[in-house]
Amino acid sequence: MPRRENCPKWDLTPEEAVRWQESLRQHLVLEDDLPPSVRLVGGVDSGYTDTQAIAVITVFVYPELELIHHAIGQVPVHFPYIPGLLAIREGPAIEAAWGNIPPERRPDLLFFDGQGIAHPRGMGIASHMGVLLDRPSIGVAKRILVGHHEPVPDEQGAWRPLVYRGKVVGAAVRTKVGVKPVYVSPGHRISLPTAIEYTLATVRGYKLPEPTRLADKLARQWRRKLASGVRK
DNA sequence: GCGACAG
DNA sequence: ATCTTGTCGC
Repeated sequence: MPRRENCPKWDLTPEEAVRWQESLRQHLVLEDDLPPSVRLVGGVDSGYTDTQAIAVITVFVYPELELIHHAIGQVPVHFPYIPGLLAIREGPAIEAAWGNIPPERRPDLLFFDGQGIAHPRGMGIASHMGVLLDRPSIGVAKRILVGHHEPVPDEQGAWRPLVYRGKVVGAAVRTKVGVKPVYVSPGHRISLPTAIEYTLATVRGYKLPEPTRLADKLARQWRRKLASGVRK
């Protein structure tokens, strides 16, 4: 596990990472603070090879949902997967991808594959990166990290509160009939009702919102290129 | 001490 | 996340 000596920002021990999250939490905004009319929405997803972390950020025009751009970030893996510290593992590659998007094409709203505030310290990857990139963000996870919920009716758009320590931190949302719900939670600069609205507004026949679904697909493609002998 | 545990 | 073919079901 190479130490990132030239980048103290991400070169942390798990204990230091926890303290960083606790301090970043002070900057979290859980009220709607989005542009009057959101025109660009993005999706973030990561993939890995033995040594490399790859992040892809897609950019879609909203509400038409047409893919107009995507950027890739690739850096050496520097941190293991530890539940609750996902942002430390994926952050560097995501920042690299973000830096590769022309400023004028940077999304007004970002969807992440993982939790927002539905996290032990209220700082899942969507919240963490939302604060660092200073963008409204939403966490859409395929599985629960923390919290519980009542059964969700098997109807498109049905949802139930996700409760953790007596607080509503997100929602289990049925984005597709006959498929397990996804777990939506506010990342940064957005409320839960609005996060649910945008999630349902970007779903097109699949379980995941289009921005993250496409980012996942592109990350897989790029990983195969690396695995099949292309160095870069 | 025993489970739970995003990607 | 990743390793991987066929297979059940709509």
